[in-house]
Amino acid sequence: MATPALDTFQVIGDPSRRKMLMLLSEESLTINNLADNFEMSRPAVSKHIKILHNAGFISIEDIGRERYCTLKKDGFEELQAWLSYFDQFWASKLTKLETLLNKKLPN
Amino acid sequence: MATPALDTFQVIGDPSRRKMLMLLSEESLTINNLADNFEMSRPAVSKHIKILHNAGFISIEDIGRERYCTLKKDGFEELQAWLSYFDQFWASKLTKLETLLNKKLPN
DNA sequence: TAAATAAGTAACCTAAAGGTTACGTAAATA
DNA sequence: TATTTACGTAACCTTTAGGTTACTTATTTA
Repeated sequence: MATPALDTFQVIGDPSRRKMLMLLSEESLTINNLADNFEMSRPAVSKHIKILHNAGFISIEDIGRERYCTLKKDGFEELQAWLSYFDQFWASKLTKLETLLNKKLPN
Repeated sequence: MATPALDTFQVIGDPSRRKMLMLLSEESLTINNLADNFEMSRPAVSKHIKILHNAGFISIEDIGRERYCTLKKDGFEELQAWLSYFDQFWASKLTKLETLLNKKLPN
């Protein structure tokens, strides 16, 4: 795996990476800990972790020869920001509906 | 394009599709309206729209020979639900920190 | 200090996402 | 009604994400 440079959205597009984030929501894990939960090889897991790290979804702490992964807010916040943008759409849609109702049903 | 069956997350992984959603947040548009905003061919846009539709991000209304696309909540809500799951992680992390501080600084 | 363990890197392979062009079909218009 | 317009579908091509195995390096531990 040649570690592609993926953006925040592509990063969570992969089901394996989403599963990794789920696992890490329970506790911090090492690369091998994570690999135990997947069919894929350890190097493959290693690559996914690198991608998650680059995108700000996890922080990494090296302890001896082990590498502990922990969830990090940054990546999630970027997604949240994107979703928030569309809130304005639903809000204005609701306003329009209300205006329409007020016209049709004066009182 | 053979219209792959993508899940909600893969769907917004593509930058072109995100741009389409952005454009549709301004106003409902036809396939050709959308295609005007991209370098890609119209059939390519058509495929993206099909994918967005299947994933619940847009609704489609055929008016004559035109096809109007409008944003739809479903897809967005699924993403929101996923993000919400992780809120619990940050919340519990904060609680742990508070507990720790209360122990270290008892008054 | 020799052996085992944790993990990164390199080189490679394959399936599929995302694009294209060519063509078919139904609705609008001259 | 002949033509143009809006769009879908089919067949195809190319890039690349995601996987593999083989090897290297750096810590533990027996």
